[in-house]
Amino acid sequence: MPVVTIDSVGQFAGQHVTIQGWLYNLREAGKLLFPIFRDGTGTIQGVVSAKENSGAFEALRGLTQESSCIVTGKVNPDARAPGGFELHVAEIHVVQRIPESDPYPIQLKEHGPDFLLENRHLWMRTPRQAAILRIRAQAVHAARNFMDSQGYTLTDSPMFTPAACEGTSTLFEVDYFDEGKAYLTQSGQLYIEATAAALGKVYCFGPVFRAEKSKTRRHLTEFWMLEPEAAYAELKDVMELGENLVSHIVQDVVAHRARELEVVGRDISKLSTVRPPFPRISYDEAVAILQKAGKDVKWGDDFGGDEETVLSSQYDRPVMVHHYPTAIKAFYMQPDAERPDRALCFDMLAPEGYGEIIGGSQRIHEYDLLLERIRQHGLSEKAFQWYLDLRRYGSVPHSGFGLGLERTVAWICGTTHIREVIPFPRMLYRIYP
RNA sequence: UGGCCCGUGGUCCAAUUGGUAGGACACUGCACUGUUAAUGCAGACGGUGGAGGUUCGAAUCCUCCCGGGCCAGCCA
Repeated sequence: MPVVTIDSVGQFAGQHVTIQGWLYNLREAGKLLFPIFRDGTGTIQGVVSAKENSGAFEALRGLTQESSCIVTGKVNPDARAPGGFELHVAEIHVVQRIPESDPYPIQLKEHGPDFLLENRHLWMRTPRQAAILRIRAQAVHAARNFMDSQGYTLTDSPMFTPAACEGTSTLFEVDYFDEGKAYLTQSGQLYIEATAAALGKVYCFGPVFRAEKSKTRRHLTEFWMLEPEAAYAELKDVMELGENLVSHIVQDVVAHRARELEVVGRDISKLSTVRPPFPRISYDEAVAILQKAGKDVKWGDDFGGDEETVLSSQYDRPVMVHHYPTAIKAFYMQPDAERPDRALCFDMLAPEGYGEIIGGSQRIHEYDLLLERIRQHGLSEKAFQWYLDLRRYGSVPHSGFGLGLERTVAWICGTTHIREVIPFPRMLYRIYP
């Protein structure tokens, strides 16, 4: 008897198969039972008749939700069954029966966010959550495939770092033996600038940590970031890379996870338009658009979530805003040669109010200017000595960006909060489970 | 960190603006051969986040604490 996954039962119509999974729900209708089994790949309705199979009927009757079981039966096409196929149960082996005295806590009804997050380890079994995690995995797969196909080499950056890349107030501090304090990385960028000078085109992908006291639907204290960096690349090159990367991720998910997108209720028509070229507007143009929309924004202000939503809602695909004022951007960004008060940088804003999914720039490649900026920002020259070395030995113009995975996946899925798109979210007031 | 809002059985919500805290789901039993978060009937269970205060009387009003949500700042 072949052991099959539920997402593939269609290939076994008319045959007997075995499914290893859990009881998702059980409906009784007299001498008929309608169990719904899930195995992580999907759900399938079974049917058992007391008249035809009293053994299986008795074994299944009263079985509790989420009890684990191994089921054997015949796959029949049936329009009355959700999913189109139904399993005529021949035999059921209960692996673990959940006692009625301590039932599975997650109901098929509605729950509040606090309860669900407290039970995240169980919540993820529900079809919607499982679908989201599969979409996340597909997005990661697509992103890595794309970077590899463009000649970028994965070079992992360290999680422990001796200093910040943008001040220490938002860093998690840890004791590091006799070396004193170390910090959890908030970006791999500085390190991949080194590997880019070694290998040309590189990227890193992993978790980063921000001790920001943010508690909004767009923030986690631990999230995953994909960061490409390329030697000899200028701003326009990485903007083009960014739009190609994002459209590839979206179209790959649409192509391979259509079923999961349907489970989460995402309108695919809003994703199919996400193809290059993405609109590009300068910071100056953005300010003009916002002022025209009645926003109280002056040149030199950074944009808040509200402003980002106004800008992004004008387009059916992500928009790239470039050339922000140097003063409101990070110390390592290269100023525009013709207008030094503008930085060679860009942000990519996702549609529908999902906010910034990419932030990137051309990096300062001149030693003297970088040293000046490090001093201006009160950063440790000693800690950044190795970073300055990159400008002493064969420095070249180079550029890169960081893509926030959870914001991107939340936008693709259309979830209201990014906590749903990571298996175990870490937030300001939540570290359990 | 600031602003606003919310804490009522295991879960999701009511309680006519201070007057006996109730329903649904979940759980148990019975019925039902096509259920789609099944339905119907019956049963059992058990709660006002915590500490003070006002009052004849507090889920309701006040203070503090704890927990949570949304927004802002900051960022991806």
